[in-house]
Amino acid sequence: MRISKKTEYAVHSVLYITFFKDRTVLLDELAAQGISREYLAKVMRLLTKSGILKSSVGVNGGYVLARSADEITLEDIFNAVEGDAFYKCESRSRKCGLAGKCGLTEAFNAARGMFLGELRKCRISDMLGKSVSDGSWLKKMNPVV
Amino acid sequence: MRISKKTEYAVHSVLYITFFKDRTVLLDELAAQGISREYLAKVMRLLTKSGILKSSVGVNGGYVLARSADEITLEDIFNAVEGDAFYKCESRSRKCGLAGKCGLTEAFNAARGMFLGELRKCRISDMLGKSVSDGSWLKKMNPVV
DNA sequence: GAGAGGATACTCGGATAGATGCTGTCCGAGTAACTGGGG
DNA sequence: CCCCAGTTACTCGGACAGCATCTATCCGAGTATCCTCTC
Repeated sequence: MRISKKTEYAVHSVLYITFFKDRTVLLDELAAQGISREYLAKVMRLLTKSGILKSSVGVNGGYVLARSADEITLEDIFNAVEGDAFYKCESRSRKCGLAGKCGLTEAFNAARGMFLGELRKCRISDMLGKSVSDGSWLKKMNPVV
Repeated sequence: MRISKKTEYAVHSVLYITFFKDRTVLLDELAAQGISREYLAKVMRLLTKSGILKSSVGVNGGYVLARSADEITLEDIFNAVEGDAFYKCESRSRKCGLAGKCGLTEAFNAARGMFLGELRKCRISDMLGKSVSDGSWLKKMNPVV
């Protein structure tokens, strides 16, 4: 069980957009972190479709937060990017006599609930405030202003 | 993020071995649940190497529990099978200014801790007791006696 | 009856291959703002 | 001054390829027990 790079890309991009929340952010800016531009575009689309970001096409287009940074949690981003594929009992398609009665699905769902609950405590606003309060690295790599 | 079939195979096999804990269990018996025999053998080796099961080769060989069923939790099996690959921050290999300071690793580790903690509450003995108390399905599919 | 040696019944573990999902690339389509020319 | 068409600057989204991991298969090697033969 592992977390894909997509999630890291998504979180860092949302942090970036949050820091420059008074303007739209370009895909090229985000890709300048060292992420494949076209691949990142797909990740951004996931975030847009799930209502975390708003995008606008055309000149002066780009991305902005769809809601306040303290209303966005790691859980939101995780769900948007990783989807909800997790565990599906396959015992029925085998000759397994347990046939879903072993309680494994319930146990894993409970554990997943605890996992998501912990992520829900992490607000993007807090993450930005803690780690990059002055935003020096962001300003340095910002090609626009 | 998804849980592999290996874990399901492992849990069901450990449940089976627990039910017949007064004798050794053959790989063929376990594979009779509808699992590829050779693939299951690799999963069993993971469980053996991590000290959940004991195996013996040769005639009358097979698998038995290495310790009491109430000292084996889902967390033990999960760790044995899924390993500990989970999340590794890649930002240093990119041009990312955060360079591991964004707190994402800490957040995911905390969430993983909660996940494992929930699995730790699940003892194999409880799972067997709850779901298959009479063991009818096990007796039915048991080719030995 | 006892010991030796072969047969048997198992797991171990490496090599291999197909399936699936992750990661990354390419490119045309669509859309909105800007620009410049003609009325 | 205004409108319209063309240009420009973006995102959208499908198609595709490379790669890692999961899943499965095959098979020889190793090992412990059992059986049989011989003395």
